[in-house]
Amino acid sequence: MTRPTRVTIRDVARQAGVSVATVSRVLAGDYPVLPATRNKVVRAVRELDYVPNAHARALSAARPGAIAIVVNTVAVPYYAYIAQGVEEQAAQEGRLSLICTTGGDPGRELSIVQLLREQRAEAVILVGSVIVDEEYRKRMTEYAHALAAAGSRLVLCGRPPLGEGVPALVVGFDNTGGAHAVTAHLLSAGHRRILYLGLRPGHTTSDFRVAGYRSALAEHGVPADPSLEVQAEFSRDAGHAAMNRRLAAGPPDFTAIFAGNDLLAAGAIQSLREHGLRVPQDMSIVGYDDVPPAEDLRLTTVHLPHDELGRAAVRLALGRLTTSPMTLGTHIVVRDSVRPLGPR
Amino acid sequence: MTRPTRVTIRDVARQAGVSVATVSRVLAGDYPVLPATRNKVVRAVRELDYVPNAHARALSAARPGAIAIVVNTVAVPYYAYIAQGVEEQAAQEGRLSLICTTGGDPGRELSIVQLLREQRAEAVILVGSVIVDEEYRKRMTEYAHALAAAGSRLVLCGRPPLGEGVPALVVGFDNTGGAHAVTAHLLSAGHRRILYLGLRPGHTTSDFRVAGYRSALAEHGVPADPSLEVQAEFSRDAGHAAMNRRLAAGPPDFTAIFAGNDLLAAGAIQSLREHGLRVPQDMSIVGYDDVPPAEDLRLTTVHLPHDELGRAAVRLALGRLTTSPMTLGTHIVVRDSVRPLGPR
DNA sequence: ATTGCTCGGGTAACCGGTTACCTCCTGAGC
DNA sequence: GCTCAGGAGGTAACCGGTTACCCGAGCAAT
Repeated sequence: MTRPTRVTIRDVARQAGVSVATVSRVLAGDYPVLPATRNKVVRAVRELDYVPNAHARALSAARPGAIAIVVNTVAVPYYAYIAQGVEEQAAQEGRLSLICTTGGDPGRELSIVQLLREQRAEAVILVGSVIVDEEYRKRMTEYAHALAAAGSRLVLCGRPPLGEGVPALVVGFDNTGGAHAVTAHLLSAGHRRILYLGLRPGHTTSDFRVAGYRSALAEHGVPADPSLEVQAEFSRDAGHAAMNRRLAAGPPDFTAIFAGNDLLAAGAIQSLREHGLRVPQDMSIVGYDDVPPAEDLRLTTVHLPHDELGRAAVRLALGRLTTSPMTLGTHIVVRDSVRPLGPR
Repeated sequence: MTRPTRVTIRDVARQAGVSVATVSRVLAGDYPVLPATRNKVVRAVRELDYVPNAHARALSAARPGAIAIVVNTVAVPYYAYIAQGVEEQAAQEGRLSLICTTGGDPGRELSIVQLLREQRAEAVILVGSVIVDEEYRKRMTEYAHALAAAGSRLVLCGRPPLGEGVPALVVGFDNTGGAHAVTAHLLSAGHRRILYLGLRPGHTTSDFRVAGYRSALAEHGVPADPSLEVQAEFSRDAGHAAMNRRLAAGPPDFTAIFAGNDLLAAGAIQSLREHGLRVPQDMSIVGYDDVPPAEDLRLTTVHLPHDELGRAAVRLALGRLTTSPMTLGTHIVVRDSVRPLGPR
């Protein structure tokens, strides 16, 4: 099978016995055309199974570009839900949207951004926690300018602004506030020794959540204990492994856990179960994000309006919204994973 | 802000003092060019922040198209995992891939397929259970021909073949086999009254799973009882609601549940919990898919190689694989949601 | 000195649409 | 009968790249 010869607009014109302009006009639907002529064209299009070439189209006429969201992976609900919000809003705005995944590889991220520039995407939405170092700032600043030069807008989700003069829109969650609230929830249930699981120095999302955790402790006069802040990536396996290590070292010296996200919490809960500890009887735990499996684990957590974030990103990109940086509020969802500790 | 004037290859050529052909050649990297000339071009590109226009490029030169996967939503792990597999394999093959979501709307599906045709995508991968009626067959057959005419390949995942002569590749899971196996698992644990939750007449995936359920029952000489087959969509909420209705009608007349997928199982488990029934002590349950929250619920289920499906779809599309229709095997994952019933 | 390479690089045709501009035709108005 | 308006539809320029083909220079072989 050789490369099929494409049917072009000229073939259609010939078949219909009209000019290419007429075919184009019939297809566009604007412009007056006699019904008889229109019919001839429509019939020719059907007979030849003609498909206009999008590239040629995009080349000659300026048409609205697509809205692209770039995430690490779509297999993590946090990203999937945000992507969902983007898709919905984009559909509502009559735009095509597409999701691209990088697998966390900056190289792939770069080539995707490059490709989206070339495609003249209307907006590129970058989502996800990152380590904000000099290299990152440089890379993003380059993206921002490059995309701006190509006429695309860049929206950063859950990442800090890049500074004055860099053409990037920003929207994110109030991580510090949510973390503060959920920590305060544990504190007011009487817990004093609260383990923070999911330290990732330099990572924006985690840093903000830790900050909220610490500020809540401070506010309640509970001294910070660095040994209660344990490192872990934001995944189920990492939570499981970290908690295993901790519990292997001896009986827990804490009565509650604040997991940096629900996946970590799920992993930790599995580890607790394997060590014969029940939630919430033997150990209280809260998570963050309110994504599956939080509900099934009856996990008290911080609800994030993921779809709102996606929608806001699109509306920012399209200029429907102008506040940037923009912060979306969160709220606690209380389930059954926290046991009140009677005052001692 | 007006539409920014794009930097074209001619601007770069002028700036560098060379011809457009030379610029194009430097960018392409094939073709011998004197280092001095190359440098002039590279500098001009940097100075002007030039981005080649992908549409113009695609128009003049045939370049590999993107691989697109079209799913209902990315917020359901089943789809997300398959998409993940597609992305990985596509990246490995050096192709760009993108995910589009339809929200289950045939209208959006149509416009997405249309758009992908126009984009001259190399492959379009359609995933998801559907009602295979005449209308569906007609639509898909049209897609298949239209995409073939545009030089794209169509891959159907988890859907039946369209028949001879229709240019569509097919890959799916062995739903009947998996359902048979997991039902047999319940039967050999002594269960005889097994509720099938998730009947959806006409829907391919569910139909095959029911078929496996029935054949396993028949094989063990257990008479089929239509009252044990309850309708529900494949979602958590549907599972919750359906089980609520069933339990509200009176104490359960079954000892085990086979849920059509893990989401249904999760919803059912919540309902059971709300009715004071514990899993597995008071009720055994198995799911299907092995996606979150199966592990957290300690749910015995059928593991589906989602990423394999995605990878196979890509390889089929690229002609690396030729068996179509292709069926991927599954296996049971035993956890703690089934209690053996002592022989009576 | 002439021929004939090779090598670097320019010119312009082409990809497949859209649309500004022009032409032709018909019918109304005088 | 002639002018003119306006509607239908054709012609060709253009979008921004790629690349087939051509040209001139430098150098070895005849």
